[in-house]
Amino acid sequence: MTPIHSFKSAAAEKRSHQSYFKIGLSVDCVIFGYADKELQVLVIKSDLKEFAGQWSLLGDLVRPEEDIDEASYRVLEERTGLKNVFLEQAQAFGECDRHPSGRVVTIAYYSLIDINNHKLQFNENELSWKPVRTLKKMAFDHRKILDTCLQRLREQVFEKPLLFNLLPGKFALRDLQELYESVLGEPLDRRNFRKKIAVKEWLRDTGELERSVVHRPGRLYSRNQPGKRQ
Amino acid sequence: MTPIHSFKSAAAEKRSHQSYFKIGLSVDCVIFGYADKELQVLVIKSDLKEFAGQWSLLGDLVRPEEDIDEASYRVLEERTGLKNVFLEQAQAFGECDRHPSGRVVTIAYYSLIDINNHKLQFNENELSWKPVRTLKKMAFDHRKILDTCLQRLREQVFEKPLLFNLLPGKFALRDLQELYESVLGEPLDRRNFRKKIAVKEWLRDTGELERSVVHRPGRLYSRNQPGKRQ
DNA sequence: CTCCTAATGTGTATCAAGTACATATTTTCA
DNA sequence: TGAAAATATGTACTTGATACACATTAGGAG
Repeated sequence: MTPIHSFKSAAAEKRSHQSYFKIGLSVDCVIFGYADKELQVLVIKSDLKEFAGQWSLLGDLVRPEEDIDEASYRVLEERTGLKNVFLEQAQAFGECDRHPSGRVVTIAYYSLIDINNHKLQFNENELSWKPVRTLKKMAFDHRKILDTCLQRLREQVFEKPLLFNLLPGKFALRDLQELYESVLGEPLDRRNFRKKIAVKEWLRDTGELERSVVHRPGRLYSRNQPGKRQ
Repeated sequence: MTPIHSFKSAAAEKRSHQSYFKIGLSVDCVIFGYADKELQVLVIKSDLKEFAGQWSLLGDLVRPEEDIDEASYRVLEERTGLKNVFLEQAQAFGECDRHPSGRVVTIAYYSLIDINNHKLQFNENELSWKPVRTLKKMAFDHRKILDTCLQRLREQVFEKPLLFNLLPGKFALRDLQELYESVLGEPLDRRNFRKKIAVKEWLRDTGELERSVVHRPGRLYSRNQPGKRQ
């Protein structure tokens, strides 16, 4: 055993490299979106024959010269063109057999973007949005990673104004509540929801009203601190 | 760029290994203990000249054939002889320059053990317990890792019965409260503390009383579900 | 033996946050 | 003009957190 914190010589270091530096390190991004009143996630078709026809998350190996956080931002930007959005580390997944091509430990990140407001670069193999609900089986352990990130997201939605990233600039409270319900997977009481949101001061009343609705229109709001990375 | 999820041939895989599999992967364990009414952490003197005289956490490179969780249990067992204790992943740390000997990404775990009830194998370089409070500067980014784990611990202590791992089998409520105060870094109201703990049913009244105290002795309790890994 | 000391052990009033729930209002459409 | 379908809003209740005071018990000193 060569404890990593006690490299003593270049030789020992080299030995250690030979025997231990055989583990690949990747990041996988769980990129949430919202469409058709459902929570969506950005996925691509897996190229591995082991997972033929299955969907996988967006991921890539971490480069030797980049921080892991940088790697996650790079993956997100390469696939979506987006920069400067909320992106948070969730957890590392490191079971030996999680990748059929070899030993790869992955670090999961999650992010939220407005599907309609950003043209994605759909130049990859069948890059597409899929409802989280419909993804039963995914490549690798990606369903587990997705579940972990979704759970983390659920813990955060009333702490930080994350979900506003999924909505267009102006939205009615009804839209916001439906989004929360989609993410949390349970119905919410309208009056209590409004109270809960109101005290956080995340909203700014635009003074405008909904249009083209077949009933009394609701007020349109925007998020209070636009542009903040949060 | 060779996306990891689309290895197509052995050749591509090999190329990828050559260019990317140069990142070392380690686990670091933040092992908390409790002595002298202070929260302690298990550390060793760093062997690196860059960090001469500084303390570092217990860590090791992950072996190619072990899960990362297994690696953390192995490190804990090798250094303390302990098996089957609570050990939880906190976060990955992957800045490029965090290790002076090369690129090493580390995954931090934390654990809690009863210092007095377990003979540690102090065969390493100056393996020792240090009060968290007194560790100003540590080797690598280990002070940051320690802070992250401590914060995570603070979030958990009223959710899960973690702190009982730091105490002997029988203890008075006063002891428990002092421990909570050490971990949280703030004083707690005795009556409210007792109520908060009481509703959780974590305690079992042993029927015994403190001895050798110079005042009215308190009842001794033990944790309700002994042996559970939690 | 008695008193003093220093802790244990307990209950209540208050405040904040969450939950359950009903009615009046506004717009569109027929 | 009236019916439909949604918006907008307030109040009672419960739960959890907080602030706070007094009686009780054992040891030790005299």
